Amino acid sequence: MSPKTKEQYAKIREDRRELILKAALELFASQGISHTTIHQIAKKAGISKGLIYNYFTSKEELLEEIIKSSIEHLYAFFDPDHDGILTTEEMEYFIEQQIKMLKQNIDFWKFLYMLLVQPSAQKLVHQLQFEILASGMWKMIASYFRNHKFEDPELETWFFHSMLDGVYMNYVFNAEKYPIDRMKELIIQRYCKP
Amino acid sequence: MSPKTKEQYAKIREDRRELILKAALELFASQGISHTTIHQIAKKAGISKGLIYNYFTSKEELLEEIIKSSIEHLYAFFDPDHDGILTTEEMEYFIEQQIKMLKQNIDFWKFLYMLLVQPSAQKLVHQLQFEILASGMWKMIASYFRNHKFEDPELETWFFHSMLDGVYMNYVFNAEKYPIDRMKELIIQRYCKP
Amino acid sequence: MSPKTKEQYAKIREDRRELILKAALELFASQGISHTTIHQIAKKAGISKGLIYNYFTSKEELLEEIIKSSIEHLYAFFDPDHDGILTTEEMEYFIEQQIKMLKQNIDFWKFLYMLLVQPSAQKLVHQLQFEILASGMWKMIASYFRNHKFEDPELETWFFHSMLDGVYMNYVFNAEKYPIDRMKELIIQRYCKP
Amino acid sequence: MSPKTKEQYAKIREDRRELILKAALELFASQGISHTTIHQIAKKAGISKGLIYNYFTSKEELLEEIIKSSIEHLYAFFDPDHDGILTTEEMEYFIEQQIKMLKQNIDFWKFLYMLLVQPSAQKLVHQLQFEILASGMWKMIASYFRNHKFEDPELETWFFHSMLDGVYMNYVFNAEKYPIDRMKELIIQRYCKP
DNA sequence: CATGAATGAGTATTCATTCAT
DNA sequence: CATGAATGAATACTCATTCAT
Repeated sequence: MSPKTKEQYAKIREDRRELILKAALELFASQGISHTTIHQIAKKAGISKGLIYNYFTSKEELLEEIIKSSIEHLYAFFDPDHDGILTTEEMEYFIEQQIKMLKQNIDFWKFLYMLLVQPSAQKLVHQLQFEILASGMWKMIASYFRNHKFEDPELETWFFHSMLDGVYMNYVFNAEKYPIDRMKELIIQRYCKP
Repeated sequence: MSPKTKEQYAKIREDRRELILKAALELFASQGISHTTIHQIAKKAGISKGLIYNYFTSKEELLEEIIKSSIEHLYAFFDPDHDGILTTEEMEYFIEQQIKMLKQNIDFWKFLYMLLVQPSAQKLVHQLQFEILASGMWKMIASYFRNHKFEDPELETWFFHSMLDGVYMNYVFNAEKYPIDRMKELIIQRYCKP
Repeated sequence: MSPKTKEQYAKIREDRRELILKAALELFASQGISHTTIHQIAKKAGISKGLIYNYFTSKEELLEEIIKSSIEHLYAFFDPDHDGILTTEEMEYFIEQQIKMLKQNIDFWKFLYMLLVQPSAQKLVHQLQFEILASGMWKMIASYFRNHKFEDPELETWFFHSMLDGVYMNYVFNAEKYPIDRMKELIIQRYCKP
Repeated sequence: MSPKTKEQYAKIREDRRELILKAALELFASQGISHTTIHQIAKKAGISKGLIYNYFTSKEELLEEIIKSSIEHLYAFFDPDHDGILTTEEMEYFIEQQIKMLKQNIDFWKFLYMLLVQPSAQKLVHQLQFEILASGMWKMIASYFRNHKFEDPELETWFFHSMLDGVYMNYVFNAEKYPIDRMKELIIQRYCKP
């Protein structure tokens, strides 16, 4: 009955925003981006079509906001906030964590690979790749390979990322068949047990 | 003066068909499947909208025909018609050839990765994966790993395929930056120079 | 200021629905079903093309809904809710009423005869005929003829219906020339004045 | 081998023309006029689409030619070339013949009723009705009723025609169920056995 | 004459977006 | 703030008609 405070309104807005983003991500992942309509997103979020435009100016912007939120998500995912030298145990833990999160966020990863492949999102994707390249994770992996005497550590880092991409993508789009756990062991074996 | 012969008509039809498939593949690869209109395909092929429907009953069918043609393409790509044991030299040649063809058919590969990620094409993709699994290439690689005393040859085959997927995909969607030639050397080094 | 209530929306929807059905029936009757475009219906109803799809999923469904509504219309028309024995006065009244309604609903009857003749609607039409056969009117007429000592009451009912069909159809498609009032008198004379 | 004479060409043209008209009539009757394509007609007639335009300038004209041919057909049907007074036996024979021809030309009659109901053909239909009104048959029936002391012979003629229309139409669009033979007996009974 | 490839105007349908309430 | 009715530009698809050979 009492009028809500500004903070309460702000919280409601933020919650609702997240709700929409979540609904959109799920639908994008399961149906593809262009096959998902604003109507479906609204229905899934339990709100009206019109209200979505109260939070995002267009479908385009909604997509961009999911991407932004994904980038932040990825930072948390990739950047273990580790500044020093990675031990083999830490590397093992890092791989374990990544695959654990992969399994828990299949929708998110499906969406990312969709994006990677979507020509209309190429600019965003390149921006994203640039950020990853510049991020702590890339450097961390590169220095791990340097410290472990890999011949061409930078190339090895490309290889490692590409390989993970291939594994992750095959897993998220073929989850039942893919031997993700044995694959994890193989990767750990190969990179952390010298 | 006289009407065209059956053979002449058949040739025209086959040529036109190929023309349309080619135009469609290029546009699908550069713009994404659902962002490509029949109108654009017709324009690119230098024909009228209506004519496309003289060759394919729907956009859906056009897509399926590209996929079918791609599967045949892939067989040529994957199945080196090699029945005996693969030597390390042959394996090296095989990798060289694959990457050469990858560089020459970027559109085709972009299209394939788009498909892999397109929920509406999942059934076709799974069918495709099944065929590859059952194909000579998979077995050939697996027996190569078996002969070269890899610990778990079957898992190694999954790894090898996933890794190649990751490399190929990163290359085709980021062709300028990706160090594909050095990557090729690394892969050959790792799998063919024991 | 406040959003519309559920009831308000329901009323708008129902009104709009009727508006569209009415516009469509008029155009179908005056131009034929397949010569009538969605665009024309929208224009006649004073709304946009798109809105029609907010109420009916396709032109096909719109047609079906008009048919359904016509069937209900017909029941009211045919079934005088008379359970007992029809006197000659009641029969006369019944014929008078039918022809009065015929004159008031020419579009509706044109549409029905169009349907009867439309191969793509044959299934619906047969269903419709079945319902009429099973309806009170058919039985009522049959028992009238039985009570009035017609030789073969069932055949007489077929004759009566066929004859009415012929009269109605000729009238609605040739309204200016057809002597409908004198025809009514003749029918009454023949069937109600023994 | 030898060049055909002008007469032979003329005969071929005439035959082919009839072939096209026949194929078109069958398809119009079974699918409806606007659901029948030139392509289908060509296929059914065993010729190419283009050739149809060698005989008729448009689909419209093809339709008109079928109607013209139908009118001639109808004259043969309706006008027993009887100038004198119709005896009851002759009337009976006339009805028998009509229904016999009806049963043999269901497609033709379906087509006629389609036309009657097709707003775009109304002008043609009215022309047709006018010709029938002016034709020998109408007068012959009218004078039969005059001679047999019907109260209002002209109205009776309208009634008779309408009734026959209703019977014919119900029969051709519901041929399996309709008791056409018993109906014929009833009509003969009523009009020829005083 | 005969063919069927080719055209393009016309139609149904979808869906992001707006807006009155 | 919230709703969903309403709009219209965009898109797939059809088909009568033309025309080079």
